[in-house]
Amino acid sequence: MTANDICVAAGSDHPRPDGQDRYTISEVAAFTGLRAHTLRWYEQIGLMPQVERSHSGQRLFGNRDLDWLDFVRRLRLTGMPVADMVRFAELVLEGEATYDERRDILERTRQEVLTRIAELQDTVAVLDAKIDFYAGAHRAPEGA
Amino acid sequence: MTANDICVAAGSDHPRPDGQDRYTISEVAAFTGLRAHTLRWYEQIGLMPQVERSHSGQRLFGNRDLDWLDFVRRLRLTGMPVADMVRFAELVLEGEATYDERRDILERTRQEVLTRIAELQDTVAVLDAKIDFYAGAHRAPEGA
DNA sequence: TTCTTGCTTCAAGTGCACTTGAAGGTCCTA
DNA sequence: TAGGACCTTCAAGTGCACTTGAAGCAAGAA
Repeated sequence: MTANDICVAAGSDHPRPDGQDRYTISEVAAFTGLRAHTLRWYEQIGLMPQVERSHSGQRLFGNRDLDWLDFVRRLRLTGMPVADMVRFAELVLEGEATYDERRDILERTRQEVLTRIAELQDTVAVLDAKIDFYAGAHRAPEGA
Repeated sequence: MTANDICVAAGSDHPRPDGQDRYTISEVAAFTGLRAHTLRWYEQIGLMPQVERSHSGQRLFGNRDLDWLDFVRRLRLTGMPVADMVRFAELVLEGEATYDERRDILERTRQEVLTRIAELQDTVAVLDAKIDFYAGAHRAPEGA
């Protein structure tokens, strides 16, 4: 792992082992559920940096890229705007001098995610109460 | 509570107690953070049913409406499309004959929310790992 | 009486995250 | 030599959830 590497989630499994990990864009599309068009667009806006190319200019994605894409997917699930992810990707490209800023961003994101989880847990409680109400109404249709 | 009532979250606090709960649209806007325009739009699309009116036609929101709006806010947080919320609002208007369908919807939503919470918890774990990496890198900048 | 707040309808605009499509080119395999 | 998968650039379209604005009117307070 080089100093520029983003620390990558352990335990993510890949279609092919390291060393044989050369995927075409359509393989990555199939694996991630994103369209080829979208993958090119990600690269274009700076969200999918430095994908290797074959001698003829075709993209060669590796397991690292798959990991990055998975991370992006997670960030998307947190509701992070694409512009912020692009910013993070830029910091990754700038190297280890940006470790502190990257950590700050991730810590802020972490806090937001925890808040979001708490809200969703509250919502589950609200849903449970309503579900109970609707289920109980069978037995006491006009009851309070 | 009438049979048409949606079961309302307990413990939500209101600006004014039941009985004195007549709010103008701008009061509701201030309280909910939604714009007056948006509240009218909600009503127009069927997401904010049966708001009372004054003799002169002005909307008079009550605590029930505030509770409904809070529920809508929660559903929005779960990512439920507005069209689905409108569907639910329609069922509420149709009365107790739709209790089963309403419960089904909420149970499906509940499942989705639980799935979402689990994903977010995974994401927190991923973020923690990366934060640790960036924090640890201070002490071993070129380390694995 | 004038000002504020509210009402209606209708149309157009915004921001985000893609999606779609077309035009024209290259490379590799069968 | 034909086909398929890839490449580029560029423009326009989509879906969602609002947002903004304008026109024109009514009610109530200062």
